[in-house]
Amino acid sequence: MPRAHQFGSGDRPVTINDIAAATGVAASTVSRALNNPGRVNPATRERIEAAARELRYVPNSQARALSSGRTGAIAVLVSDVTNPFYFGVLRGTQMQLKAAGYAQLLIDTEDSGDLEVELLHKMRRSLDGAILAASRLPDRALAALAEDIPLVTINRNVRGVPSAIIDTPAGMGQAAEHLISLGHRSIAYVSGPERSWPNEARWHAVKAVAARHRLTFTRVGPFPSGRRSGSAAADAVLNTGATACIVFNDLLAIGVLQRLREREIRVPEDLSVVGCDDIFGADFCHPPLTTLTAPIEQAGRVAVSMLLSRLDPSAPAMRQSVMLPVHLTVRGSTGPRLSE
Amino acid sequence: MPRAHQFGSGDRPVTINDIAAATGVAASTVSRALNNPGRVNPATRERIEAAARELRYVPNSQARALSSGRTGAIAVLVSDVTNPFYFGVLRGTQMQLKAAGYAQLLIDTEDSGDLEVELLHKMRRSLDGAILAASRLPDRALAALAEDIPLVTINRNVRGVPSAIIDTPAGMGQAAEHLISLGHRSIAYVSGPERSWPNEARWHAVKAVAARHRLTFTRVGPFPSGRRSGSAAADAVLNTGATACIVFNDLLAIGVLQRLREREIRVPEDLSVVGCDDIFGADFCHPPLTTLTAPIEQAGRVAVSMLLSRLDPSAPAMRQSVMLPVHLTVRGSTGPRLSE
DNA sequence: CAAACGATGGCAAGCGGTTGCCGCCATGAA
DNA sequence: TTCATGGCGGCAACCGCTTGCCATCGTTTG
Repeated sequence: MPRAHQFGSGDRPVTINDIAAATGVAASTVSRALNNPGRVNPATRERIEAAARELRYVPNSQARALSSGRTGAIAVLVSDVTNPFYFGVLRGTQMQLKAAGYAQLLIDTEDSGDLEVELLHKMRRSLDGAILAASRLPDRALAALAEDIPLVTINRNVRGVPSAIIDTPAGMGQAAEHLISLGHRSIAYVSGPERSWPNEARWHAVKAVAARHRLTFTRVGPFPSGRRSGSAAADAVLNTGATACIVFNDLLAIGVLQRLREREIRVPEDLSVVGCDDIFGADFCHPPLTTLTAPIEQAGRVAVSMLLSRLDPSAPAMRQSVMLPVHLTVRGSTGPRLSE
Repeated sequence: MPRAHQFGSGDRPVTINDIAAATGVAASTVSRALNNPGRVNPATRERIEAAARELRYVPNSQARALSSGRTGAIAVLVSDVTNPFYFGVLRGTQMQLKAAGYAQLLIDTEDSGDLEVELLHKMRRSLDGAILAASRLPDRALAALAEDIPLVTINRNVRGVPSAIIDTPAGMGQAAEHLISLGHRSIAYVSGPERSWPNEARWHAVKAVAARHRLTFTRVGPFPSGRRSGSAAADAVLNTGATACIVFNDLLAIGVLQRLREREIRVPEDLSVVGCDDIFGADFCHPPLTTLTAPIEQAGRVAVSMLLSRLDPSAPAMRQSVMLPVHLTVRGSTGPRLSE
């Protein structure tokens, strides 16, 4: 049978049978020696392992997956690969997955819940699990999906689905206090994408702080994620007459900053801007962005650990959800209220 | 018979045999109908396809891979997921791969050639091919690897290995001319990582331009990729007394910019800075970076097309290597020579 | 001392598809 | 009318590995 590609110098790859032949045991024993060491005699195991090393045996993951059901692959779904927020997530997942011997499948859902379900459904047999870094799915759909395939979400809280959540909402308190202490009374919240769960959570938190201070914050938006939306967002904020704004995330905030420069609005003199996440770029944009620093990479790592421990039946029970704290990083984009 | 359309209802996944049973044909016919449509009677195929749709059949890629040798997965190797340069690459590969029905495996090689070989070797049976976005491998090792598994490189030219190359070296001419026309005579090249092929290519190009103008450019470095190396790089440049510098890539250049601010060196008044690639951030750092804009995403797309056409034996022969042009984008980080 | 047992290893049946090969049947050519 | 031919479908052998079940054998236990 012609194979798609012939590897190496024509010698077909070493299989478990080659090892069996070389050591004079049955293939099943080789399999067990390699995967279930306790099950075979240490001496035999030794011989088998030596032979495997000698022959440079590399297990065929497809074959293994076919018979065992475990594929050794985890999908990581992001809504947009070019959003720097995900770099950190990917780095975190990458590290943990590699350490555990899993392969990472990167999937860009293009901000579409439908695509998310479709792809996940199509690939569910070739995945051991998935990490949803920004699901746009409604709670019910997400819960249903979780029945089908082990899932861990990042920044998304759904009953029954384990999650790693960056507690930006709690940080919103700090951000708002910071602005209020600088004298701002009229503050706008710049809303992110409509179906974004964190966006709603952040707005709720902001509203709560406002109420505590007997202030009313204005909400503008929603705006799609991405720097380009910043122009519209900036204009909208200016229309509200606010002297400060908290922006859904840094990407959008950076876009806002750019637009403000264009319109020659001074930051922070005329308008203070606070972002969320502290992504790549937040520290070197102009002015540097005051933002809620999120442990993004850690979120990725934690999500993977949770997922893997779910996959391993022998692992101890795991917490359903992990909260990761954020902190306010004050930079140049916020300052005392001056104008108005 | 209507089946449950919900996922995870406990019903085991539909196989080719279910379809065969449903339509009264043999499994082999189903297989052919689905993969090799010309081989079966149109009417039969119709029935089979209808049944497949009806039953929501999803092929099991492991099983397919096991018998056919094709896995439907392509690995994309980057040297550091958090380097924004790769965002673009990943976006490009992602799009093309998804369109072609391939899965994308993301691999971070952590700048290590050894890890690169090891991982690739380990996964070669579960891959149809790989795209090396920044191989740190010596030419020979790369060529050897290419014998083993279909490869396409990005920004790396090795005999016998197809590649998508961003012609930054050609752009170096533009960059240097730009600086020279601004009056700069003493220009430094800030070198990137030692084993980086593009780094060498860029330096060669810069040197050539310098020679053409009877100037001598200084080279400082090497510096590892990453913003943090920018401090050392900036200091090194200042030591040379140059009035302008061309930096291996934007990431490093942004680091340089930051350091210069720290040291209160004005850009571009005291030192002009040119970067390479035009990554995320180059336009909003301070001052905005003059840089060689590279078609990064396109490079990813092209690389995938080349790889896929290599995998498809029926595809027309393909060019060995594609050059992608860059252009100089002048922003605020370069200006006339003033000081010294 | 016999029965029960635990440790080991082999057998063989899949896992879900793919594909070489064969057979059947309806055509068209001789 | 006969035979070569091509279209179409089925059979069955894998692909490489996992795992339930059974056989064997040296021990431990009542």
